Amino acid sequence: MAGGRVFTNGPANNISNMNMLFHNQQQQQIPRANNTSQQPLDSLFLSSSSSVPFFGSRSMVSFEDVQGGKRCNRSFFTGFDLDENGADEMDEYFHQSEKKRRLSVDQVQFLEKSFEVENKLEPDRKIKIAKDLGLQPRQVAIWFQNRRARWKTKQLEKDYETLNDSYKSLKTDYDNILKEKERLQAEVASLSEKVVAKEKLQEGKFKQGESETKELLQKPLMNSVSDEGEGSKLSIVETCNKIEDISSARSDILDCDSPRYTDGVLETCDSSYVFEHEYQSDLSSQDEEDNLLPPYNIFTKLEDVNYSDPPHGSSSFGFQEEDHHTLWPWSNY
DNA sequence: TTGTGTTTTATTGCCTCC
DNA sequence: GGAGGCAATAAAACACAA
Repeated sequence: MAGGRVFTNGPANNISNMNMLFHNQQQQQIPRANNTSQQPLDSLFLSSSSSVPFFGSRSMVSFEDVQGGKRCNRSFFTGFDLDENGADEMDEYFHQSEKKRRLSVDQVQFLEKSFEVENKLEPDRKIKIAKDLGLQPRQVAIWFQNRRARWKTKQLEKDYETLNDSYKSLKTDYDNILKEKERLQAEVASLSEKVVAKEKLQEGKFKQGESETKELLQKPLMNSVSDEGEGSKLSIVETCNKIEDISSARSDILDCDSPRYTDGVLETCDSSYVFEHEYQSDLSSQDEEDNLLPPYNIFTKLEDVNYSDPPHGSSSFGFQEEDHHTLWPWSNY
């Protein structure tokens, strides 16, 4: 059919046309496999003797749109004025129409194409389609309504599939990120353990260094200043700085603030006198032994010292290698 | 042939819009 | 308040396996 006019019947707006309409529609039914409903037209009217009362059953077709029936009476039969003359004739329709009749394949194809164009029905379009297919406008409206419902169901299924796919994709990404996070956390934990172990090792060496520092402080510091020039001068100064750092960080070494030199006198708090005394004493003894220079101010102002950048990668704070080993033997790691 | 599940046609009640 | 849409539902038509 493909959009052509199927039925010669016009709008079934009267009873005589309805006979023709049903007849033609029944002829248009394309039989399916095992289509038990495909019966001769006469059979549709053989049930007139049926005991099933018409008025107690639902109507199959509504003509309200054609006849201007109100919405509250959308059923087919409520739009008719059943007088005595038409009672017998109507009785045949009533029993015939108790059976639902499926639309023909051609009719459905036509409706499908119309639906593709526009899934909503304007009144004029509805009437035109109904005319073209020989159906009641109400039937067309119902078909479009059911078709929209099916379309909506399929659309929901599609949306569900789309969302489900999106969810799966996101979940995969999330799982991957979670694994990466766990891997990084394990890596951080491993590195943290290494850092802690290293710090413990450093702390052990630091304590060892404290005792050696004490020894160092009690030794004459100036035994080679005059012989080794600027490099040694720098090393000594930095050694003093280190001692100061140690003193600050570990006040238990001398149990006082960092010693400082004022007007040529090494000052500490409580132990300053002892320290100075011992220092002076050691220097004196050292002088006696090595005949070295007068006491050297180990806290010489830093601006008086010619600093040099520490060697690359060195942890000796700019010490010369030999000085480093001499003054900080524990820091060789 | 029959039981059962699915699809299609149609009704009903409610809601929204004008 | 009427017209039309929609969700829920009924019921006939249909498909199919046993």
